[in-house]
Amino acid sequence: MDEVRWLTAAEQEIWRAYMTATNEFAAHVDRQLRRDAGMPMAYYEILVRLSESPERCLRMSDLAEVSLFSRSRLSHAVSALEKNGWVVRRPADADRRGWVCELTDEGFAALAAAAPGHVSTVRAHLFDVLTAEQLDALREIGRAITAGLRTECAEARREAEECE
Amino acid sequence: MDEVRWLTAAEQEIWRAYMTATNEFAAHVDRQLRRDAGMPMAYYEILVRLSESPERCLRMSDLAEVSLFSRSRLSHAVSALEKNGWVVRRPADADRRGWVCELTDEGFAALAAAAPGHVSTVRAHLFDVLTAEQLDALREIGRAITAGLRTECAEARREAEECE
DNA sequence: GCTCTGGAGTTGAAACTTCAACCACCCTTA
DNA sequence: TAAGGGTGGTTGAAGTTTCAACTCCAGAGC
Repeated sequence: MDEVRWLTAAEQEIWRAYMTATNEFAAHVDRQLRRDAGMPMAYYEILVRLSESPERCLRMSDLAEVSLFSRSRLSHAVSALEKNGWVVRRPADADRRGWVCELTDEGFAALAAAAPGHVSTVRAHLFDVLTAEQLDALREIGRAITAGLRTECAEARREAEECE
Repeated sequence: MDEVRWLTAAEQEIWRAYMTATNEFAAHVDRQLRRDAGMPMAYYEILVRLSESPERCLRMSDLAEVSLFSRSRLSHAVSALEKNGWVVRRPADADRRGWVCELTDEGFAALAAAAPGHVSTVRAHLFDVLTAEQLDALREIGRAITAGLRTECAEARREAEECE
């Protein structure tokens, strides 16, 4: 950690543009879902993942992984969703430590009711304001950032092992 | 609101790539700041904005605007920062309703201590993983998304006025 | 069979955000 | 000069997220 390479003026412009857009876009989508469907974006994501899974079921840990939730966060979230009657928890067959989370019919209905407004919002504020080239670029940018985070993560694990 | 134009498979790929990258990147940056500097990213942003302002002061409403906080959220956040001794609130001169928020020396020191690690994280996971072309594209994408949100906002206001 | 390490999941407390009032003050208008 | 509406800002409650324990169970090694 020698000297810090501060951001140049041009980099700061990029950084601000990125932060402003992602923050405001996320806030906009979240508000729309809360207002029209009574759930935050993060919970919508959980319902989507469950709806896409066979039997509309998923092990808690798998659900956490695909929806990018920590175990703790997922546990709290599922408790809230359960209170709404949108999901139920059942013990897993094979592993007596495990639980599976299942999307109920009410949950599916809530998702079906929420989806049109949500997709319309996303389309209006993301897909409709960008060109085809920009959308291609966005996909690759997203992949590069995610890949960068994953390799860092792997490196950290390797280092931690070496330290022992 | 006729029929919904659902996302195509290609659009879903873009959408997932976008959401995964922005969520994980934000989480990573936030964790780094909480761990190393004891403040969430959002509070760091507030300190930055204050530090860039003349006299390190800003009216609450102006601070809310530049840092993209709701008034309520800012009020709570400033209370927390005040508890740390990082900012103070003073009544505004001209307008007796108003308050100015001022960055203290302790707050500036906390910001100075936090900045290197934060900038390094941002550089490592954003600027270092993208090409110059991608960074250009990212800036324009960000601007387009923000502009799209702003015009929607303006339209909503216009409609609301017409409805009266 | 027993221990030991690690994985699956939960919990409670504290921190942060949202939402809907709410108060105090400014400014316009009549 | 007294309404009245709008702006600046706060508050409290409810909802959400984080963090650090903690419990329970599986699998490996002996």
